Amino acid sequence: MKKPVDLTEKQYISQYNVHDFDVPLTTVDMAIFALIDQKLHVLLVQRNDHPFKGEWALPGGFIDLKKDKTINDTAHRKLLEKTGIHSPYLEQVQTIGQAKRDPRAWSVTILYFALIDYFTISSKGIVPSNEQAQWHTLEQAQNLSLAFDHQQLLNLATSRLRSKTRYTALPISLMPEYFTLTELQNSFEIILGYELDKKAFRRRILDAGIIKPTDMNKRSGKRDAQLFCINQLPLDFQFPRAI
Amino acid sequence: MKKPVDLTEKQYISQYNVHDFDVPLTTVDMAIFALIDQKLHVLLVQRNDHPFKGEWALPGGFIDLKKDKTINDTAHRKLLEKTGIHSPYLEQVQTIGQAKRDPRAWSVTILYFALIDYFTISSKGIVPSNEQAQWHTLEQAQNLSLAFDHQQLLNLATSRLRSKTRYTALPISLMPEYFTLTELQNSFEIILGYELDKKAFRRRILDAGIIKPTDMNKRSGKRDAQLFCINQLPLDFQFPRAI
DNA sequence: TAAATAGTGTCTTTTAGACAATATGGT
DNA sequence: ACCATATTGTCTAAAAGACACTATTTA
Repeated sequence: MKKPVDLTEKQYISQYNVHDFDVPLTTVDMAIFALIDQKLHVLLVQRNDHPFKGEWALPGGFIDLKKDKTINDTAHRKLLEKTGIHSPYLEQVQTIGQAKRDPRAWSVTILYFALIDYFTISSKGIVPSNEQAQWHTLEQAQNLSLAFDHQQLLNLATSRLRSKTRYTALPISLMPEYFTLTELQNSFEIILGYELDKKAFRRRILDAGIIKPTDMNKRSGKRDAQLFCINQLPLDFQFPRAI
Repeated sequence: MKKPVDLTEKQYISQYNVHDFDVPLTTVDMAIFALIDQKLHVLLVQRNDHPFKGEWALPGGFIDLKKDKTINDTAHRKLLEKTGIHSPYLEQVQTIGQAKRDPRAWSVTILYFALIDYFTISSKGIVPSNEQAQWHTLEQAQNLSLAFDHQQLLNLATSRLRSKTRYTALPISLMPEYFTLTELQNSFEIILGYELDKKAFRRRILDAGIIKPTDMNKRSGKRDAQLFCINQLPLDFQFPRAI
């Protein structure tokens, strides 16, 4: 394995071969969240191949060294393959690497999570992939026995989602183009699992200037509610305090 | 590359070989910070081998599939090799994967940062490694041209350090066993690059209960100052607001 | 007019910032 | 006594929580 010491860098690189070394498997896995019927859902796929054939898992796969220029490209590509969605909120959560997490080999996975508005994709439907993809409520997903250590990955992603919901405006990514403040508050509450004070919530969101009012109203049976839309991109805007 | 479809999982795994696939290089890199002479320093190594032979870089290297059970083991092992320190604060920052970041191959690196108390290692000295390791002030390091994309990695680690210093008590990891509140405040200020209000700082730290007073004083020429020590482990304790 | 939902007023609480005042120890 | 540094007192400011109140729409 030892190389002669008097090579130029060019010579060294030209004779370097990754396959000469013991390397781990490296994959990207994603927890893709959406709100459906007032519940937090996560997209799972049923594995077509070994290992864990037939079991539910987070969507993911190998980096395609040809197609992907960066690891974010891999994540975006996987998201597109599974949901047909191009570029919503996508964030790296953590990288988990362990000798035993994959029966095939020492394995590293880079975990992402994504938030998407279900209604923008439900119109298109989920783009077919070679695996069965299906939305599960978070509760269902947590009660399934998932492939690999995906149970743990799902928990990591969920707690990241919850904690960022407490000090950013992340859940706006789950909303359709126009939404009411009550609907937005609802999304926050579903993710967090507890209720928020209406006044405090509105003050917080409006004072931050991350959404702006439109001149449209939503008629939903009772009193009309004003519709809002996203003002600017920075959804990772941080509030000075958590809720 | 396609396998027959009727294998059992056991058969599939037994014939699986990572080397049959195009895989990225996977490494761990670390930004190891310490305070020396009232300045934030980072440990750099001078590369012994291609690529970037002779240039300064963050310490790091390949996962050792034999020695390391997890990727955190790799990080701890690297830290031990470079500094002789066993288990201080060590946190994963981010994973960067790009086709071009390493001239040898598509490469993924998992970036960690560590905070150590310089005086606990200066007594031992830096354990020799096959590379020249040397402390640089952050300023020096940022003005060097570092190997690979290590300049960018260093910036990522630095901004993570700074931002966590604003809402956790992380810098306690940089302190010796016993320290005064003024010394602690000083460490915060050096990392942040701006001054803090004395009263507010003390109130914040003491009310959080993360350090406890001892019955010892420090005589430093002027008025004695009370010595404190760490109360509990959770240095990733989060304050409700940032400073 | 009643019910239900949207939206507001306002007082309290928490925690950080400002800055002056006091305490202590060495010279 | 004086200086420098440690330590505390106290007022202000910002932003969240509590909760009651008003406004609008439909039935």
